[in-house]
Amino acid sequence: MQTFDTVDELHEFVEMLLHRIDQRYTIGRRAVVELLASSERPLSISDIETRVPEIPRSSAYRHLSDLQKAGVVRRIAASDEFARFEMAEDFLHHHHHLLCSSCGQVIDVTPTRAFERTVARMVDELTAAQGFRATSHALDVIGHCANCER
Amino acid sequence: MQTFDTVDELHEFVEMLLHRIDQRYTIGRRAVVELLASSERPLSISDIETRVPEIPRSSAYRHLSDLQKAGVVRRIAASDEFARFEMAEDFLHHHHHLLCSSCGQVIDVTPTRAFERTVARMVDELTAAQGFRATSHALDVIGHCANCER
DNA sequence: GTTGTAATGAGACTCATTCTCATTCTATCA
DNA sequence: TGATAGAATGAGAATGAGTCTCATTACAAC
Ligand SMILES: [Mn+2]
Ligand SMILES: [Mn+2]
Ligand SMILES: [Zn+2]
Ligand SMILES: [Zn+2]
Repeated sequence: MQTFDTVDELHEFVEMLLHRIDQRYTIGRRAVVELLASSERPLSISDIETRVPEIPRSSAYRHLSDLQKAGVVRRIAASDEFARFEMAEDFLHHHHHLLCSSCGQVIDVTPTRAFERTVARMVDELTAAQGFRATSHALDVIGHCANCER
Repeated sequence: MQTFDTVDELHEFVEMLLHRIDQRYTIGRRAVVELLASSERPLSISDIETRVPEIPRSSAYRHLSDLQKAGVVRRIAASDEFARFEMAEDFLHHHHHLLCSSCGQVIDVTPTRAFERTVARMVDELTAAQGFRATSHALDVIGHCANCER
């Protein structure tokens, strides 16, 4: 979490986003948000289960799905079969991912401003010709993390 | 398929890649390769089933998995729950994807040389600090395709 | 406090993908 | 040209991440 001075401001913003879609900011949702906001890497469902075992799996999935609809959370497809979740970009600096194809770990990395300008320009070029309307982009680097790389 | 003058050259190269890992280039594998090589967009298993119904689902999955191990085919996670498959980059120009978050369609797009130079430089910067060894990258643009965009 | 509605928990269910194993190919060599 | 051992295949069972159902619980509004 980077763009909020206090945890209360974070929760206020989350609550507002949930209210927009007529959803309450309940204990369980709050627990998921606090976990994701305090994690420096995207978490899988089993990560979440390990760290907050009192949230049942079915509720965790539902919370994540509701929070995603509200724009609070983002789902990431890693290179293994498990989805990962992180706070949406409104809560974080825009960033990209290193995906380890050995262990599935996802590492956040922040690009330079200059690079993002180039990406934005290219995305416009690439999509214009196709009548495609872009809402976001993702640059994933696939490879092996320091751990898996011997 | 872009980098081969004849279909025979394509098959020769595929056969070599399979032989490297002690695999035979059989009828079923050949059918999958011909389909993917002639498609201008990545295909899902049900796409493949529709176009080559004589290949059983379990064999199609296995062929794709074997071909991926040989470096002939690449698996793509789309924004829906279905994996897509395309020829590996040795068989195609390097390119990126537009992912429609309404219908799941995957559209290939080719970046400029200048853009790829920038990407390559950034990937180096981003990964060096982490001890991460990059093997490839993917730039996905998420949005709505021309069809889904009214 | 009462009450109508939203959220939750437990577990059943779905379905893309993987696995098993009996059968069919096929490369090799006598 | 067979015979044969190992590889590939097909049919269907099994797996398991993710979704759905429904009975119960929490809560906002009055
Ligand atoms: Mn970016
Ligand atoms: Mn690229
Ligand atoms: Zn790793
Ligand atoms: Zn679409």
